[in-house]
Formats: sequence, C-alpha cells, structure tokens
Amino acid sequence: MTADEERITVAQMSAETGVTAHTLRYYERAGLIRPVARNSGGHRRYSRADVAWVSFLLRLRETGMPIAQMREYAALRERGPITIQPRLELLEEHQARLREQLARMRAHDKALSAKIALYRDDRGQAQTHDEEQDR
Amino acid sequence: MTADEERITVAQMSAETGVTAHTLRYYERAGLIRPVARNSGGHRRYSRADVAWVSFLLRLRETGMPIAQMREYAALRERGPITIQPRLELLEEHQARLREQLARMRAHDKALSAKIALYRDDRGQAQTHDEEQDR
DNA sequence: CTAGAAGTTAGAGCACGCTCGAAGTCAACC
DNA sequence: GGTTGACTTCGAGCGTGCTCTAACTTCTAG
Repeated sequence: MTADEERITVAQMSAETGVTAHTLRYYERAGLIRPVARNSGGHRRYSRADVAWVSFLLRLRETGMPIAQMREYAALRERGPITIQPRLELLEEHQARLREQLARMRAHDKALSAKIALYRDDRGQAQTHDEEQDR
Repeated sequence: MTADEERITVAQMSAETGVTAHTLRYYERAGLIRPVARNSGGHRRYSRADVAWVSFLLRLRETGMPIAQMREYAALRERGPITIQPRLELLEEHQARLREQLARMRAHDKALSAKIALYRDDRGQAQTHDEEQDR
C-alpha cells in the first residue's frame, strides 16, 4: 500500500534504538513487537513504524512499566482503534504512577542533600550524626 | 554507655521499616547491616540507631543504588569517621545519578502527556497517529 | 509447666529482564 | 561460486534482589 518501503535490518534497528539484536528478538517473542516482516531469506526487515514503536516501548520500560503490562498494551494496539479508550486508561494510570515515583525521587534528592550537607560540615573534624553513632 | 537501651525485635523492626524479617536478615548477611546485637537466646535486638540506618539504606535502594555499592558504603561507615570524605564522594556521585534519573523521568512524563493528549483527541473518532499505523 | 507464637540458620528457589551459545542459513562482495 | 559476516531459532544461563522452606530453638502467656 504505502509507496516508500524503507526497511532496515536487525543490526540497523539495534543501532537506532540502542537495544541489542538479541533483545529485539526477545521483545518479539515476548509479544511486545508483532511479528516483524521478513525478506525472502527469512531475515527481519524492520519498518520505520517499528522504530517508532520500539522507541515508545523503551519509554515505558525506562519509566518502570513491567514487560507484562507492555504486552497488554501491545495486545490492545493489535486490536485496532476500538481499543483507544482502554489504552488511554492504561497510559493515564502509568503516568500517575510515574508522577508518584517522581515525587518520591524528589524527596529522596532533598534528603540526600541534607545528608551531604551534614557530611560536608563533618569533613576533617571527626564528628558523627544520625545513624552514624557506634552502638 | 548510653543509658536508654531501647531494643526491638525483628518483627518490630520490620513493622517500623516496612522491610520483611527475611529481608532484614538478608541485608545483614549481605553486609549492609553490621551484625545485630542478640539477647541471651540468640534473638536479634535492634537498636534505634539500626532503625535509622536501615531507613537510610532504603533511601539508597529506592533511588536505585545497587546492593554492592550500599555494601561499600556500609563498609566505609564501619571504618569510622576517617572515611567521611570517601562516603561524601559516594553520596555526591549517587545524587548526581539520581538527578540525571529525575531529568529523564521528567522528560518521559512530558512525552507521555503528549501521547495521552493525542489519544484523548482520537477517542471515539477512529484515528491513528505515530506508531499506530498498521504496517 | 506447657502450648503456640516467634525467632534462628543454611540453603534452595523464584521473578524479572535480559544475554548468550550453538548450530545452522543467508547475504554480499570479490 | 566461494568466503566472510550477518542473521536465524531454540533453549540454556545469568545477575539482581529478594523470598521461602525446613528443621530447630527460644520466648511468652496462661
């Protein structure tokens, strides 16, 4: 249908996404990527859309979404536009979790700063604080 | 030395820190917690300082520090105030990594928002966008 | 004193997300 | 058409961080 048929090998895909060839195949096996198009010899030929999809998957992964849930999302996507609503809900829930995570990280950052400030004061003069006292 | 000898059982420790008794013992084995004081029967009796230390460990864990590095930090702490400088450096490096992580998460959050906005527009009217086109 | 709850150790097992090896096939270039 | 390198599948293996079991001991309340 589409006139431009730019298709890339697994190695090129790996270079573009930063994911190893092994992992790309694993993602396919795991149901995150639908069966990739093949050339006459049975070698994978990824499309531009595949690149975009994997990039999106990586975003989900890096924000802590487990493979199982990514698979769920991928399965919904397979079923076409009728699943837009549930996909939207899934993403919204994920974003909510991401934001909680962000809040926690910010709090940890603040606490770390306080701890580091204490250590800076201690430097040289042998002092102790909080959980540093020995029995 | 210290007059107040408030010491708690592993179950109480678990309740206070949110870490299971199994995991508390694992942390001890792993070298994250120094050998905990025991009562006459060989049962662990955690001190208040232990609670503070475990809380701090959890902060490191939740910000993605691997057990091995936490062990390193714990080992430095064992060696007393002379190791304040290296401990400070370790914490500073960790905070730097944490902040990079925060930056990435924020970017992911933004991207997710954009994606969600697109989905909201699509809702009902069967449209497609980015990596949604089928083949 | 005794029943049952809670603690102890050593070590096995598990969930997750890759990661790799082996053995064979295909592609690309001279 | 031969050689070299990329690709294929299948399945095993691995690193991390717990998590659990078994068999046994101790503690606590009645």
